[in-house]
Order: sequence, then C-alpha cells, then structure tokens
Amino acid sequence: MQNEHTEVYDTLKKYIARHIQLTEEEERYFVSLLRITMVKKKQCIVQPDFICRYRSYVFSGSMRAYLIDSNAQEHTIAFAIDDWWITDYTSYIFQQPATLFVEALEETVLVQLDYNAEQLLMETVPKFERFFRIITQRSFAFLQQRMLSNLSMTAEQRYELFMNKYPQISQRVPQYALASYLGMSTEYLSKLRNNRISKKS
Amino acid sequence: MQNEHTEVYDTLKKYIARHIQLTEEEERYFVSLLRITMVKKKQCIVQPDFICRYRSYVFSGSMRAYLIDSNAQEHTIAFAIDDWWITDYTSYIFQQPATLFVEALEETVLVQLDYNAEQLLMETVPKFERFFRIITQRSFAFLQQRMLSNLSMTAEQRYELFMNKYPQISQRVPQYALASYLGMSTEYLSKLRNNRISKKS
DNA sequence: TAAATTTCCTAAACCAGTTCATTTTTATGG
DNA sequence: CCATAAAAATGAACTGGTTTAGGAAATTTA
Repeated sequence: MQNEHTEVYDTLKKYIARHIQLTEEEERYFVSLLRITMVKKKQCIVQPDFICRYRSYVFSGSMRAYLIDSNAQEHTIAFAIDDWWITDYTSYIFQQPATLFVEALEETVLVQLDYNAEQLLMETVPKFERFFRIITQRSFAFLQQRMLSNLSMTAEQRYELFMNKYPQISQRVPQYALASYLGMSTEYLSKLRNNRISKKS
Repeated sequence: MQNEHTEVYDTLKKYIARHIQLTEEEERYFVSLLRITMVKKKQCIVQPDFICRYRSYVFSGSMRAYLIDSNAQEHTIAFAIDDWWITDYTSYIFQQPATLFVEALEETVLVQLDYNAEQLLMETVPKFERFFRIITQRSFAFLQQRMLSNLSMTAEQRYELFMNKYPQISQRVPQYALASYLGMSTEYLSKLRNNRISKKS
C-alpha cells in the first residue's frame, strides 16, 4: 500500500517539477496536504448543489465534468486522463455550490488537494502561486482555442480535429460523452464515425 | 498630459489593489513598467503572424479580439470595456505568432504591460504571481461558463442571457461583432432583436 | 451637406445537424 | 454464462439557424 502511494506521489511530484523546483522539505510538506482517492466507474466526486472542496489530479483512469441542462441533456465541459487536473472550477475557486457532475469514466486513482490546504500551501510556499498561475494560464489558452473551434468550425471539422489531437482520449471515453463534448448529437457523431456524411474521399 | 496619465494609472492601481496590497515603492516600480497607448477606432494592436508583446488594460473605450477563419468569417472571442484586460492570450503567454486580431471598437485608452516586463515584475514583486493567478482563474471560470452556455443553450437563449448580463456592452458594440461573439449570423441576431422568432409573449 | 461606406433589416430558399423510433451491438453484474 | 441493461448504429422526418440577395438607415469622410 505504501509502495503504491509512493509511486502516485512521485508521478505528481515529477509533474510539479516541470513548472517549479521544490526543496525536499517543501515536497514533503506538499505531499502531507494531499490525499489519494480511488473511484469506481460512474462514481461522482462532485455533484450539483454541493460545494466542491477538492482539486483532483488524475494519476490513472479517466474522468469527465458535465452539466445536465433543463432538458435533461448532458454537456461535457472537460475530460481528464493521466496528468490532468479536474474539478468544477467555478465551484472550487469561489467555494460556491457546484453546477456540474464530475464522474469517473473508469476505475480511477486521484490525488486530491483540499481548497483550504491549497490556500495554506500558497501562503507557506509562494512558489505554488507561480505553479497555479502557470497551469491556469495554460488551461485558459486551451479553452480559448476550444471556444474558437466551436465558433468557427462545423461538427465534422471539430470531430476531425479532436481525433487528430487526442486519439487516446477518443478511444477511452464513451461516444455519447464525446458527442456532448464536441457539441453534437450522438447520432450525428455516429454518422461521422462511419463517415456517411461527406463522400469527399 | 501628466494629469491625464495620473488618472489612468490611479484607476489601474485601484484595480490591482482589489487583489493584492502593494507598498508605494512597489507601485512606483509597477507603473514604471507600463506604457499608455491611445488607439483610434478600427485600429489593430494585434495581428495574425506577429507575436503579441503586450497585455492591455482598457482604461476607456472598448476593444475586441477576433479570428478570421478560412471562409473569411469573423469570430469574436472576447470584448473588453473598462477594467478588463485584452490580448491574444495564446500568443502572449507562449510568445508565439498570433492568430487573432485585437481591434479598437471606438477611440480607446490602454495601459500596456510588455511580456518581458511582466516576467521581471513577477520575479521582483512575487505578489504579482498571485495577482495574475487570481485574474487568470477568474477569466477561466468565466470562459467555462460561456463554453457551457454555447453547448447547452439555443441562439435565442444565449442572446437573452447576454442582454441580461451585459446590457452596457450590447449597446456599445456593432451588431455583427455581437453576433459573431454569440455564435450566430447577423441576420439571425437581427431577427431576435426585433423578436420575430418566438411569439410566446 | 452630399457622396461613400458601413451597418442594419427583411424575407424566402436551403441545409447541417436534430429528433424520433427502431434495431443491433456491447458491457455488466448476479 | 446468461439476462438485462447500456451504448452504438441506422434511417426518415423535421427544424433552428444560415445563405443569399436585396434595400433602408446610419455613420464617416471629403
């Protein structure tokens, strides 16, 4: 058990080291604030109306964050596989009730950081201000690109783009989840998959 | 002239003070890194293929950032009026060639921070790591909400939402810019404006 | 203040993508 | 290993929103 945890923490530490350099003491302190959580397929770690207390790093497995709208339709705002963070971001940073579900798509191992621990961490080790700034900036740039794709491309182009950029993800997530991420119906995605749309080639 | 600049810097300093507390010396240092730029209507401060060197704070006037796609269609990714920052974010943070235009919608006064100056600022005054973390987190949460709106709402609902949330902006920007922000054609926006769509009321 | 240009409005034809209904395939737990 | 549920495929009918094409209003410029 301890061995397994060591491996998980080491992976996260390596991820952190890509952005900031910590002393051994700082690393130990950081790790002391974390907790490891295993979630089964379909289990939710965040639900609407509850305040989201954790930011979760995916060590293995995969997760998705989605909204259920007033017509009972699902809309996926994010996937997370290894080395990505996931949470209901709005709920987490403002500590207000969530609107999203965050659910495991398969058996998943997470490393979770509590909101209060995160605040404390940034005060105690200011380098983490930098760390969270950098990863948030990257997430923002990523999301802006996605927004632009959704504004400027057709469903088919969005599908092609996703397949090129994230072939791994497309194989691991259910098709209805991918459709709701790309902003199209499952039926239409199915047609695209079996390219019964444009007979260009 | 000096008076005018003082007013501009004071507004920005007040904005900064909402998130971090600076000493007078830090404030002076910060201000020394800034420059004020006036832009005329339709003038672009960022263009595709050029690296975006500045982050711009809007003191007065209004700006928008947009993409021109392969069909020569415009897609607005952001507006900025007083107290907002604007830039081609991806180009700025990665210092890579821009893909967007950032254009003045009216005569506008900007305060600009150079990329290298920003890096230096964060090293010299680490509080700014915190400042940029916080504003980036808020921008991210905002963009995620917008992404969810675009995935889950109809054109009409998006229009209504925007009008409720940003009545000031809708009056100041041209209709084609708003349509391209909301992800619909100008013709359809025009129909919605004169509500010739749903005869519910 | 007239001319030029840009923005805005209108309406009919059209189409990308949805909805609905049904079938086939794949997962899953007991 | 079967039973049953969940996910994916398919096709026909439909619709929200676009396209195209025009003309009216407003803004800019000379």
